Amino acid sequence: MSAGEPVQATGSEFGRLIVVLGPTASGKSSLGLSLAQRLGGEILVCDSTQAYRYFDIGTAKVSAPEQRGIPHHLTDLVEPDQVFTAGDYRRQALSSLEDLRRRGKLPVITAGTGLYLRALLDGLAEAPARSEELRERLRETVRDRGAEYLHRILARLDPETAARIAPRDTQKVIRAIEMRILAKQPVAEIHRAGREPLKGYQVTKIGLLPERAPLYARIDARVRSMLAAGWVGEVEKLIAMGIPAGAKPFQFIGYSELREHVLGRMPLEAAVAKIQQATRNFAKRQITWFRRESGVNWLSGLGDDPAIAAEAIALAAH
RNA sequence: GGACGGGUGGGUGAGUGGCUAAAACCAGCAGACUGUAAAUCUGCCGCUCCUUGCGGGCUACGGAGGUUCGAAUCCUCCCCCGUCCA
Repeated sequence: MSAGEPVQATGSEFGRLIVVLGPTASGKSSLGLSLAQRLGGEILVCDSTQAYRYFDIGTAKVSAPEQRGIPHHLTDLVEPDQVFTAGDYRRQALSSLEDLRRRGKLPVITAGTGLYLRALLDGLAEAPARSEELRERLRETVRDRGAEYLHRILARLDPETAARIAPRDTQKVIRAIEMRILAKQPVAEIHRAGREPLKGYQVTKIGLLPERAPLYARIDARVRSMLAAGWVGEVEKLIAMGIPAGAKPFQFIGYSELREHVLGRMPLEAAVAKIQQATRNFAKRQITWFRRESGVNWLSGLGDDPAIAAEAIALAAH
């Protein structure tokens, strides 16, 4: 058999695909690594923040030595001043998947960004990409006339969608108007036209769901260890590189606070407390999203717990 | 020892006689989510009962009394905390 021959193709037309999902600090990376090592896999990261180059420590990228020789894909895809979206992720992930298939490797997706995972697994509707110019105009309208005014515009353009979006949820209102104008048809219609789910894979989803208290404690501790790993220095370097405060990755949890600290506007301890708090809130939102995810095999513990890892391996090896 | 200022629900903190179970914010819990998603937004949030209603009962604004039809809000005493004067 030649090196390029896909291994999975010999058994069935379906390849295996493992997804490890869960809130931040639940041990996804560690578990994904164990799985990949044991099952001949490679890691596909599904995390909106790790797509950005140079923002490493605070986004919890797995460092080269920690990767233990297992290739990690889908990180460091764009420069800090670029906008990376779910659609971009889907395209890149599809091509990585194809690459692994060709090389006969088991894809192990470690997912913290629910929307991106869904974009990959369930697909995205055939919707127009964002238009920065249009968005700028809409944002201006909000500044001048208020969020409710923009929502009323959407109600006129697309009542069905307006009814599903809260008047003050400006971000979603803008996206809906953008779609409606660019595609010249209502959002619901675009959605009804369907999305294209990922085909050709037998997916095993493993969800990590630790108890709230230990998770929160773990989050607090991890922020401390990121700091100990030189997070502040990394932020100083990013500022020195000239990356503007408005760049998207500077809005990620921790980077905005640490930037303030480095600029002398916030004591370190205050920044730490804010980061820990924001991360706990974020974990809560991730859990809410993932609970809706279908077909998840839930494990109630942390991914680096050997007992949990053993359960996961049993599931993945099925 | 004296003079002021202050003690409010898990936290911060509004509220100076009824419209107050008590603003607002935070935390917490629950939820939504199809191209910014580590984003954005929504609901609940003293206890309790039921025929789940702009419903009933109970408890609550440091403590104990009092005034009043009615008090977190006024009076008295006490206990704490802060600042200042001695």
